[in-house]
Amino acid sequence: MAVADKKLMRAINRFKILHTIRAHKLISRVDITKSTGLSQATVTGITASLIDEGLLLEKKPGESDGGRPPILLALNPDGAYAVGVYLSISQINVVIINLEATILASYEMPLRKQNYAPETIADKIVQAVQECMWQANFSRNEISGIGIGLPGLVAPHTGLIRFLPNYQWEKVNLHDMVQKKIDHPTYIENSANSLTLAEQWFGESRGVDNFIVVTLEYGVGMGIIINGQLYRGHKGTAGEFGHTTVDPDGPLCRCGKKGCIEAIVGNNAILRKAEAAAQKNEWKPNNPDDITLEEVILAARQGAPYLRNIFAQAGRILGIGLSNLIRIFNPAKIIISGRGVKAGDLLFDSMYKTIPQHISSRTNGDTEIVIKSWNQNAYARGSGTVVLQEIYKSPANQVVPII
Amino acid sequence: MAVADKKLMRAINRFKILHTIRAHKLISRVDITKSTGLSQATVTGITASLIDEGLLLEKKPGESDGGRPPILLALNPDGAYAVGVYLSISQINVVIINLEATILASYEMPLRKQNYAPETIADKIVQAVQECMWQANFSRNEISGIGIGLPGLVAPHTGLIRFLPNYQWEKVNLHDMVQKKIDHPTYIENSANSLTLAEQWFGESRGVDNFIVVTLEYGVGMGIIINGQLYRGHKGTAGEFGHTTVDPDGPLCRCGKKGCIEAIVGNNAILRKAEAAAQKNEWKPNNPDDITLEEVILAARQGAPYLRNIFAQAGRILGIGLSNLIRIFNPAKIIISGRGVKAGDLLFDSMYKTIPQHISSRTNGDTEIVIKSWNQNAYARGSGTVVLQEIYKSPANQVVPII
DNA sequence: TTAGTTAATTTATTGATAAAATTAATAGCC
DNA sequence: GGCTATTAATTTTATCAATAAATTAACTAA
Repeated sequence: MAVADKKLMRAINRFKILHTIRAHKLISRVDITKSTGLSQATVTGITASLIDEGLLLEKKPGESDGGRPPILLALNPDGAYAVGVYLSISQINVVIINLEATILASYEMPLRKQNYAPETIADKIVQAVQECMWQANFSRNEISGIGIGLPGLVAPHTGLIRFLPNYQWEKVNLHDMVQKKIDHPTYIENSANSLTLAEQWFGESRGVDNFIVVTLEYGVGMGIIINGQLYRGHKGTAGEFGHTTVDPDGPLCRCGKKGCIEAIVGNNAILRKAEAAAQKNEWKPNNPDDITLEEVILAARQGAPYLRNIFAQAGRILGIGLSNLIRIFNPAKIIISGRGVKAGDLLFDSMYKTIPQHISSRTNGDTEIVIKSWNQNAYARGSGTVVLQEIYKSPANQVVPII
Repeated sequence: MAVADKKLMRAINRFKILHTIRAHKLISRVDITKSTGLSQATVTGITASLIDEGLLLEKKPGESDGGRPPILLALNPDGAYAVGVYLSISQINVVIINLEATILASYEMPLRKQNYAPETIADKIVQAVQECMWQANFSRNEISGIGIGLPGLVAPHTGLIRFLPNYQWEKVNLHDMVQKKIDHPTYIENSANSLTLAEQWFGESRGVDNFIVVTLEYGVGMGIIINGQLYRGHKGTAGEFGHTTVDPDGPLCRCGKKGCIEAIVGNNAILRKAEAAAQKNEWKPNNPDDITLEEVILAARQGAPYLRNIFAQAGRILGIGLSNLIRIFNPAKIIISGRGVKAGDLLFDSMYKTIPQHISSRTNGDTEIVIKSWNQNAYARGSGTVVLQEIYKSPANQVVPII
């Protein structure tokens, strides 16, 4: 859409410099020159405006080796702040992050599991955000914006929630509700996508251009980075990994279809199976009416073979699913994240065993698989990076290759 | 890698104009202005150099409505020519195409099915190209280059063949062999990818930014266009759709793994099953030692229920595979192409029936599925467009978003 | 102290776009 | 036919962001 003019040139080069600094953490202007291929004059000019904007800091000079010592540049962590919100089925997580996505404050509001109306959730989100900012002593104008992440289908650009299984919402404009109440820039994004952005910029995959994040939660989600850009699909519903089929005659999924990965690998699927096992007296939960994933994992670790088998089964199906992703995407990396990661070897032993059974040895080595240890605030932090994206985002997607 | 400078600006805008003209076929400069957002001066300047390069033609003026009549511009079909080569297991196809990818001449060299050495094949390719050019009265310098497509894993940039199942080649540099012999620019690409490029520029998907091409051949291949760019993956082996698993306990594939789509849907898999059926006297082939796909299709059409079932089975598995692609990519379009398309309803009835069983009605409508009628020279034409890509290609991929 | 080296800035040049002005070529109307 | 209005295309001018070259800055080492 956009034409290539001087503004775009500037934006691209600004972006290159900003991300070079983010990736290197501490770097001199000459080294930016070498790393980007830009001229010294351009680097001087652009870094000057970045310093002006408060995004960059000049740190103390580095070591000289025979000449003028380099002035090292770094991101100004306090150059901007963002609020990140994660809406799950059982709670609202809020964090405040700085420009480096470091969590400065966090707040958790528990939710009773019930079908809340959108307006109620919008109210609760606003309340949680305000509480978190109050506690951490932040004022509205110090915050660039509020990012909301949730495990559902979000339409790009409009921000409309096409479907949120947790609350069975369809076509809900939570974005507008919250923004109206809070009167400050608000962004909404699928939580697997926002987690993926966080990994790309601040996590496991800094500088990796083709990678995938798989999230093991109540459902199974996925974020895709292709050619350095988040891929959302034609109508924003790409990455429905949890609802791909690996066994056409598999169990019924909550989506109404048969054989979805989620129906075997999702935390909820595992809980339902553990519940059934408890009824068959295969193991003894603390409270049979409210079994937690952590409890099942513990029991399996302590030996319950029936439970161990549930995880092993899930691991095998996950392994086949990942093999398919590797065959299709040939990614540099697959990051596995989410609460389900807590199962550890119970799940991943059989996963690792299965993958080479479905991938040719020729291409197997192309993809590195990383298990990311689980963190309560990871999703909320990801939602915050969606806000930072407005500062960091690539102008490359303005260059539409085909009309 | 590349920085954003004036050269890049020019390249991007040149590209925009070139593709606007290609998409509209006949368009005035003002309308290019409106369509691209570029200024009139820029359009005048860039079209002037395109005319200079011989890529563009001024056609007769259009209708005036009250003012100066617009001068309509069109691609000069004779602005460049390219040779496209397709190397399959049974023949070498050669075509000569013009700037609009119209086939001007074609030549076919049959190959006996045997494990040829790379040097032998290189010789045969050169011979076939020269024969085709001789017959069509083309001289070397009229040709921009030679594109070679083959159903195997090709590493990007280097052009090294990582694996070609048909001849069991590993790490073969066919590109260098041919280029050395022929001493003219040579390109090599996976044939599904090159077919996909042809669809993007000259076929079913002009102007569609996210789509997929699935090829039904001896094996099952795939090409991916994401954000308007061909996606090859980290090491160039993306799109191995035929070797994704939809039934973990399915039949053994020639790749040595179990449950690959190809082992059920691939033309070869169907032939093997038809062969077995013939031995069980379920039907009577003309020559039991050399059954052709076309013959099997005809017999199935004429009623052989056992054969019909083979296709229906394949269609179901293909449907599940496509559902997975839709879930993962949420593409605007999936084009199904290849010799296997000849099976028609035999295959696609069950495919169409299966897809909604695995896709939620919410997202099903997002993707249009197109069955492309089969054409002998489609692949060779695709290989030729790989050469034209050098003229048409987007400079956007020079703008690497992350360092 | 001074030459050499590396870093950063300043200045000059280039070249691409946009905006404005100009030229070109028509239709419609008196 | 001649005038005006209108649309298309080109030319001119201004602007701006890049590079290249020159300069200034700040150090090391002999």
